[in-house]
Amino acid sequence: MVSAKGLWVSNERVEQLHAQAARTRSHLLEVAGVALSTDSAVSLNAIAKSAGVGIGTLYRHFPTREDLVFELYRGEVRELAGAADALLGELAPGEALRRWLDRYADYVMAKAGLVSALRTGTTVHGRLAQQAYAPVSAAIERLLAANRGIGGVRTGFTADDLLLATDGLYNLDPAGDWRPRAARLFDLVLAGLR
Amino acid sequence: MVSAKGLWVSNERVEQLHAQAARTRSHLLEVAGVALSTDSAVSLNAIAKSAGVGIGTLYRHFPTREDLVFELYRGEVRELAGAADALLGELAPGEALRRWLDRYADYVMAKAGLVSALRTGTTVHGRLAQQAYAPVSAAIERLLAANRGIGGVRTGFTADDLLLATDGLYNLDPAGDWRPRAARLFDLVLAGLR
DNA sequence: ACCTGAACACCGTTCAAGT
DNA sequence: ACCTGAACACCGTTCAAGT
Repeated sequence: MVSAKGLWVSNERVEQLHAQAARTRSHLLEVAGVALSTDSAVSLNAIAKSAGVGIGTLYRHFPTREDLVFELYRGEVRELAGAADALLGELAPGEALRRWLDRYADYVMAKAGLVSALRTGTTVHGRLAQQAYAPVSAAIERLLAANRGIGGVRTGFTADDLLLATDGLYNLDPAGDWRPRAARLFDLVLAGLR
Repeated sequence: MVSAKGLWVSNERVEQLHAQAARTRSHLLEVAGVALSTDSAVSLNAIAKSAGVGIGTLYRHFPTREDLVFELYRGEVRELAGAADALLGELAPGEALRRWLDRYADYVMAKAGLVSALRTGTTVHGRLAQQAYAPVSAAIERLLAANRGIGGVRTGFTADDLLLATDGLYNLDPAGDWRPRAARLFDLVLAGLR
């Protein structure tokens, strides 16, 4: 096999390289996950260094900071969406919706660093952010549908409306006494939906 | 009069210096206001340069970026709070509340750059941010009180709850079609308050 | 193919030196 | 008292050179 620069490379060697690259990539993700949860503003240079990898390697795998954060985000979000279906299977729709919101708040508070790292500079309206949120939006839609079915939630509001109304969670201090404030927020929003 | 370094300076000269400093300060604020509205991430070096002033001078007047933004913010916020009282004087409480929210949305969208510049790194929970918001919080409280008086709003929710529920405004794209989304958000929140 | 790290243009912040 | 701007340690990003 001929590499891009015309050097002869054995197929075995190519596989080794691929495997190594995959390991580098997942190692970078792991290190970045820890670093970004602690400090969402951590520098890419610091992440590369802490992963024991050249800065160029980080850029090779993740061309932009958003690419890196998005990759971390995706797994978390999928899990969160899955929780909605689990709750719907176990509980009455009204209870499931409320419990899911509580879980959502826990998630936001736990991952505050990661989430805020997704902000492009300042605001969070980017293609990637919306893409990352799509499974969550769909999950909420299922929760709302179940509640509409039993007349617990009126029609006319969408999952995105609910998400917008709970965006304030990101501005609560994870180190502070956020639980009562989150509870009141949910009380307010759920009352609006009924 | 003796200056800090023991040099003799006439009182007249001191006044001149004070006046000059005040002019420098307000000129910096003016330039920074324009620059930050356009790009909330604009560098302090760029602001100083664009004001035709040494970077040290900017730091002398505003020791931190937050100090600079806060100063700009304060005037805007006061105006917004004043609008609540004006609306309460003209309109029925329900109408006043709704109209104020519309004005608030316009404000957030117009000043998105400035507002997001207030985020300390990533989140917005800082002493200064809360201080800056206090007049807005108080204004909403007056709107809510008027509405409670005519039975239009239930007790149990505070102005801060309403603010938290409308934080999502900051994540709408000022360049996009945000009006219908803001309107639905207000519909949802106001329904919850009733 | 994949990785490295020096190099570049920037940033925030400080502080000795000027008036 | 007030202002300047060089200097410092950093940042994101690129890209020639190594394996």
